[in-house]
Amino acid sequence: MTEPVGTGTARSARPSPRVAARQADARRRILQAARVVVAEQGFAAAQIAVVADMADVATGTIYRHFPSKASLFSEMLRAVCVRELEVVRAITGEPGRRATDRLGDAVATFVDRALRGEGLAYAVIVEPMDPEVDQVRLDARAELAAAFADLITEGVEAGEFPEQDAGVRGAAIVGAFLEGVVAPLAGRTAHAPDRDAVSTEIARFAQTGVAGTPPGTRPDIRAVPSPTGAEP
Amino acid sequence: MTEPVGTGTARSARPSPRVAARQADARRRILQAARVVVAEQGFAAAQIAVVADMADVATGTIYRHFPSKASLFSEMLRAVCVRELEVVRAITGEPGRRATDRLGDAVATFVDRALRGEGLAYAVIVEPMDPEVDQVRLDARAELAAAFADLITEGVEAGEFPEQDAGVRGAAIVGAFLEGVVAPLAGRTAHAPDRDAVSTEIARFAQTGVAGTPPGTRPDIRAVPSPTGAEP
DNA sequence: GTCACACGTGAACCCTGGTTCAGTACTGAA
DNA sequence: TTCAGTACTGAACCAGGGTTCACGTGTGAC
Repeated sequence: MTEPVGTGTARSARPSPRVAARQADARRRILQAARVVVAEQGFAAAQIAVVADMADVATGTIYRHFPSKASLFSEMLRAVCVRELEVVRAITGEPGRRATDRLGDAVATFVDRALRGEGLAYAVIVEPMDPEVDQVRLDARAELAAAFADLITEGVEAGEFPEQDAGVRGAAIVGAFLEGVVAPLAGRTAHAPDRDAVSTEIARFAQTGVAGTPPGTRPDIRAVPSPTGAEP
Repeated sequence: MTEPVGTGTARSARPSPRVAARQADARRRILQAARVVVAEQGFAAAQIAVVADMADVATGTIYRHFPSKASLFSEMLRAVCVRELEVVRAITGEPGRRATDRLGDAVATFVDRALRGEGLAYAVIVEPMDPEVDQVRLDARAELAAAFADLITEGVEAGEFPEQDAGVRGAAIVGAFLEGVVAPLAGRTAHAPDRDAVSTEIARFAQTGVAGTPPGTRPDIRAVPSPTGAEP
């Protein structure tokens, strides 16, 4: 990179308002372009040149705002994830409602939103691109899981849910609905993705899994032992 | 690539047994090396040179057995996935047992095996590397989901499970346990990954989610409507 | 033992795409 | 209007790593 924007020394130590505004605008356009490119073409097609083109700036300009490609996409992705996380937390944290209901609504909402966002969701959830970017994805998953874990803990303490490992089940819920989102987008699943049906179904699954009464149970689930061979 | 192995024309149209054996062995070593490298270092570090080195062949030799890097890793990955899928199907398809029990055991077994395999599982589940390779991963997920969907359908027909969308829940189960595997491996989760505890917990979650009695339910789960803005 | 031929080798090639940087166009104070 | 200094530009640069291929070596029929 050359110099981070805004390191003037002489005349104008601070960029003038007009310039600052233009810069801020360019930065916004670049992030926006990055998002659109990923949503439409996936990370695979997300080249700096393409983003620059769509944002109407030169490739070099991008490096005036972001130190590297990875950091540009990280930031874009982080913003997206933070937004989704906020939405989820807003629901899981709503006071005065049964944990069961909050759980169902949070899951359904997430899935619904993701299915609207189509491409972006797909890329964000599964397509990889670079360790730095992947880290953002992993962190986001962890935070989502934590949000649900918290909710589960609450539910257990309130006597609404049976005793369980909140951490593991929180993660399981996240996995369940992320996969639920990806499967339709990847064109699997029987019927065409019907947002409502899918989100409700997944939500019920999660709800039941956590809050439901276990089926009349033979007490021991066991991993059928089998060598995990390291053979060819 | 030069010429696929075994295209001799003149003297020996078919490679002599000795040579054939040596070739087969090299091929095996290469695949094996690919697997070890991925397990130990992840796809990111999986360079042809590294694999060649570990397999004790020259880089060029690899191209005598595989047309490209992607195809080498695809094949390796496919083999791993097929094996796991077989294990799962063996359990979900066991005749004469309650669907509930088969479900629990299948999930627990998968998780248990994956947690033993550590690195490989992680790479296989989440680390990406190339569209061709990713496709294998996606296919495997789809097949796993199908296996569980079949089981669910059976359970529903047998009156063991309540009415539900088998396709969606099958995918959800897969997502749930894959995430369950990844989370501990990524060093999240409270306690150190205790294989038994984790696999049992996830299995119970899946079991309950599908076969359990839904919690006393306010009838409507709904996605809280909120704009999925395409804002910066 | 000899020889023709395919196998195995690994250094060199080359393509892709991120990053740089010398040049140009603006900006705004004097 | 001038001019110092900054922001923008985009062609050129460069690195990483997959792929190739001209060359020795091993093999096995004669």
